[in-house]
Amino acid sequence: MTSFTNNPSFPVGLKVLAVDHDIGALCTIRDICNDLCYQVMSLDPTPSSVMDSITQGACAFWSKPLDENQFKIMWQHLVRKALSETRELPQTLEVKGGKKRGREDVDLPKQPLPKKSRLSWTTDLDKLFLSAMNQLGVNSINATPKKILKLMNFPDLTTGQVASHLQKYRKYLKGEIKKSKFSRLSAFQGHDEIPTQQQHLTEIGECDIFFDLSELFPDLVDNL
DNA sequence: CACAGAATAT
DNA sequence: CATATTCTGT
Repeated sequence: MTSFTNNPSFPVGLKVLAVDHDIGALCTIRDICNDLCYQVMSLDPTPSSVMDSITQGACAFWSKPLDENQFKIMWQHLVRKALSETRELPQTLEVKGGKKRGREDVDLPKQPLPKKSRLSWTTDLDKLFLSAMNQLGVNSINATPKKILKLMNFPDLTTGQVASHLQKYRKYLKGEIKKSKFSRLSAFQGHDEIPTQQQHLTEIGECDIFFDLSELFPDLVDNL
């Protein structure tokens, strides 16, 4: 029944988020998962949580009726992800169907193998980035890739990746400056509210990107 | 030689 | 476009 968990690569206790409107179904899923050494994290049934899950890295969405085999191979998603993120095979993940004494080998679908997927800047990652930026000073010469990286303290993130993101971020800010030069800035000049440092913080779109106009002012002058 | 930042490349 | 990689100057 659960001999596949004998595979040394199987991540016992792998956490699983279960979503379903039917409480009974959820309990069934939980029971099956528990039997198969998966650990169910949550029974949150709201649709929005589904989207959140996908956004935050869920790699599969199952619809009923569920097949037990789906559960059995679900850990392979992890292996596949690990393979795509690290160029070499992780020692801990023995994927090639070695003839390991009578164990039930689970063949992974052939994948072009060591193809490293590129980093995706999720909202969470971006929050880390922006937090670091705000600490260093958005316009400060201290806001350098290495320092940002250290502040972010995110596993396996490289300075190159931060540098690339930083380049995009600055380009983006430049665009915003030109806008605020005519809209928000001019509004400030003529009128009542002389914002404080905090009130200068301007929200941009959905990304919760903040910047401090007072810090950006030098550039404003230059670009005028 | 390390690094940041701009310029390209994918 | 978003990210990655290479090029350049410090």
